[in-house]
Amino acid sequence: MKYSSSKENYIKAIFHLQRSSENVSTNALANALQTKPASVTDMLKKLKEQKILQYERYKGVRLTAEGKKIALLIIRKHRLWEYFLVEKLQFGWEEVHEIAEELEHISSKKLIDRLDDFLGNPRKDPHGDPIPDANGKMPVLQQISLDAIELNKPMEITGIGNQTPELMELLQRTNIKIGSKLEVKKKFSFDNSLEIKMRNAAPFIISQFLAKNLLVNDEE
Amino acid sequence: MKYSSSKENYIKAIFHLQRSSENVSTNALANALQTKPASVTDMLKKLKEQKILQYERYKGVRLTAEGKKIALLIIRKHRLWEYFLVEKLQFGWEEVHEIAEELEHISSKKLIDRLDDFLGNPRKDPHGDPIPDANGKMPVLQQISLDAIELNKPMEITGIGNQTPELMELLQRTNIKIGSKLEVKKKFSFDNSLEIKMRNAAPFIISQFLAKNLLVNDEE
DNA sequence: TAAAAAATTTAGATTTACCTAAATTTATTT
DNA sequence: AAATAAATTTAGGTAAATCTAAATTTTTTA
Ligand SMILES: [Mn+2]
Ligand SMILES: [Mn+2]
Ligand SMILES: [Mn+2]
Ligand SMILES: [Mn+2]
Repeated sequence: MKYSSSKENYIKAIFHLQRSSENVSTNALANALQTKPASVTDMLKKLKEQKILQYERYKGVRLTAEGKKIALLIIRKHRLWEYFLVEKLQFGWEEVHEIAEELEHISSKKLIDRLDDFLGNPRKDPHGDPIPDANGKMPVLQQISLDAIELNKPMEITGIGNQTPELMELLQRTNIKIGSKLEVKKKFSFDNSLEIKMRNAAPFIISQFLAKNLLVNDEE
Repeated sequence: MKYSSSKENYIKAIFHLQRSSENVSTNALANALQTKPASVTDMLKKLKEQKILQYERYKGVRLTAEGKKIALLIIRKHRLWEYFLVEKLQFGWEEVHEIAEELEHISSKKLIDRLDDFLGNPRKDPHGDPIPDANGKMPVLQQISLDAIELNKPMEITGIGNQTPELMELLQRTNIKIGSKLEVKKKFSFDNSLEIKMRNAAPFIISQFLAKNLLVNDEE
């Protein structure tokens, strides 16, 4: 089966949203897809027909097993293309998402499997997110929010939560990147801000909100 | 400006067709695009509105300068992606066209220019066709049909005319490839067939029709 | 628990890219 | 130059993916 780009975008958005909420609401989807709730309702009815999701009106949606399988393939394509753009074409990690948003809809399965091999079967994309394998299995990386770790323990940034341009902007300013090594030196109880120290740089303070959006590896 | 995949396919098809005929006919386009003449007429009216082509009803079409510029960019993308698939992902040159037919519609200009550099700015695609540069200039390769060359002069196959699966099949059987070195030993006036000799192989005979579809370099 | 507010769906349109069948125009034959 | 054939366009639809405005259902609040 082959699905339109529009349908694939819906399937992927539902997949991501259903990890943080039981059933995914019409409004949440409309917001994620930059569209109107009425349009979402229309599409949900079509996707239900195709058994890609379970949907009862006014009750929100969940993907079926089939739906999840499709979502994981799209995510695989998205992340492999992002990796290609950064590693082979020298793009900055903040500019690849939009292009991958188009490339993820190229249909050839053989293409993506060959690309995977060409790239050396990477396990994480440039944002630190795990890349599903050819069977749709996604490695579970034990990532933990920087906000929750012990003091003075060396850590590596392996991912970021909310991937908005606003966060990107702040990361550039503070020079924090995927792969940066750092440790938390102190937590200030006044506003829960954290003092962090990166290798070869003076210590500085970041907000709790930012810390919650920085993921570090637990072991490894 | 950004055009739909469908419009881009029309523009590219007109570009190719208008090299062999003054004005491109509705039927020729319908045939090339595997669609119906009535659909072509509809689309031509829209593309005329957008000043991409000159069209008067019952008289056929030609691209405007703007239309040609768009066509050359699409052809550039198509051929660079084909080169990538063959050279980096180990695809066979007969299986890349279909995938490139999708990849050519990815919109990022920066992506294609980076890809061009990554590939080492190739001048020909895997079928021997020239690749337009970032400004849309397409090198004119002096290619001449094998049917028209002198006897006993060493030549290299640099391109093929009609790129159908049928021709591909015959080429595989005869083991003729882009880059093959050969010379024409004799022409038979009975059916205009040619005896050719490839390096390290016994001479064999090919039809005039096949010879007309094999392009060789004139000088170089 | 009855209003009010929020979320969601339905109704009715629009745009794009197609289609078939019928009408029209152009080209080719007698 | 008619008549016939071929090419092309027009008329009238359809399906996908959107939208706005109005109706309905669910949730929250007073
Ligand atoms: Mn991304
Ligand atoms: Mn997308
Ligand atoms: Mn091609
Ligand atoms: Mn195409």
